[in-house]
Amino acid sequence: MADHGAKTALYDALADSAKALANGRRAELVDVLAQGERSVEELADEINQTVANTSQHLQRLLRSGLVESRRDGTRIYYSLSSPIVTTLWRTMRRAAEEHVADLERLAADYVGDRSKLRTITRDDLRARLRDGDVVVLDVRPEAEYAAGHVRGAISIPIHDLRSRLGEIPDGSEVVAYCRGPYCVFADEAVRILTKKGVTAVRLEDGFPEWAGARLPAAKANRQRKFTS
Amino acid sequence: MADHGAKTALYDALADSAKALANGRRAELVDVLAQGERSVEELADEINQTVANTSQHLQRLLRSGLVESRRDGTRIYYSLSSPIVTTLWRTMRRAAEEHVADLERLAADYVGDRSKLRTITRDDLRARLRDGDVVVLDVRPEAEYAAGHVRGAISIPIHDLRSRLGEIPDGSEVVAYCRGPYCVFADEAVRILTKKGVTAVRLEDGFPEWAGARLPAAKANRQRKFTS
DNA sequence: GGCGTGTTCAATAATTCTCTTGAATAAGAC
DNA sequence: GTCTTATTCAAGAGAATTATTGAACACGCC
Repeated sequence: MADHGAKTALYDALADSAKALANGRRAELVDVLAQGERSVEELADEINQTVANTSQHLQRLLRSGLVESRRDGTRIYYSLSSPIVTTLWRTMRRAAEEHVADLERLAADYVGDRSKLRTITRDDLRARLRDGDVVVLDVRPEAEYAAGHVRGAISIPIHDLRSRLGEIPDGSEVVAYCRGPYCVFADEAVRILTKKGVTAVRLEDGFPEWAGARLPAAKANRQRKFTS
Repeated sequence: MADHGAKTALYDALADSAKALANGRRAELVDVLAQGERSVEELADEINQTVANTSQHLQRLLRSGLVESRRDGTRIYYSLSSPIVTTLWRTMRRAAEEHVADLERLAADYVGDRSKLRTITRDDLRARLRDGDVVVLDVRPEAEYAAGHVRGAISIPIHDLRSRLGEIPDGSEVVAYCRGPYCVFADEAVRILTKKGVTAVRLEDGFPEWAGARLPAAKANRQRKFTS
């Protein structure tokens, strides 16, 4: 093959989007950004890194084209540049789950023991939503609920759940969800609710997966401060 | 978060499958392995690298769990360990196509000018197969055809095409395919056939994509006879 | 046993990646 | 204009990655 410099360059470029995700911290960033746009500082906080380091990772993602940024006053907000990025991240995760040795143990180390928690699949939830016999509970921060949520879900961020238990209709069965399979908010919610005598299960994955499967979702307008 | 060592470890592990693909040479390897298993030497040849270097890349892939190996006498054959790996590679490629600046130019540098070549989508081909008014031509090496091909396709490796033109029924319209969008065998086939006065188009992607979409495929060693 | 072939291993240098530190920049508030 | 805040830049140390080289190993064959 005469042009194998061109072939090398092409495959190097194809590998670039993998390189962008080939780092645990950047994977965390993409995972958070799958919930909606965030400022650098918020992201740094989510991934427990310095702002400078987070900024550098974000710029790497930016160069790869997987994320976009916009300025609003003094803040810069990053977001995923297309649904393909969510798909890519989800596919990567599935591949890791299937093939990376020890992933199960690592996941258990992080999310704790889930053996006592009942879970329900997206399809099951969809069916139950049609029957209308279930309360869907979004326990992510309010801004993430506003950016997109399961249609019909109510929003009670996990940190407010104990004090807002009254908002959950008596005698109802609750399905809680959060960011995704490696997010522990919904686990915590199920534990709290169960302790209070409310029947509760967790959706096995989170909102991005729901939206990615084109299941019914809704969007509320995020309140934003405008300066003149 | 108390356990953010566990979180770090988990996301590092999730990023591992991306790391495995985060190299142009390994991307080439996966691309070839998507056609079926290969020995180290064959792979080294396909990607224009030394055997030692190829072996190292393969062992990296092996450690990541994305490929498997088996020994047959003095040779060791590598193969993708599950269909998810093909999906992952395809998704990565789509993400790169959408987001990596310059990818179009790099692709054009490698595959040459395709503007004169007519292409046809998987769905179109499927419809035409049902109507039965088309000859599907697999121009990959015979071993790859044997490992799996579009159901009903005939096999003429690209290097034999000129001398085996007679096997193509007179007056038929040909759809040629090969390994995937970045493989140039089918392009070459269409050019050869067109020059000989045979109407020919290329399938826009290759066999792994066809199989991945669960379209009719066959695995037999024997190719079907073309009947009316 | 020795020989040939296919593959892996081990050591190395060049390069790239990652995180840290502290300074620089950009926008808004005063 | 100065001050404050959010973000980026620049430089550097330590680690990981990559291609190269030559030796070592495993298997089949005589």
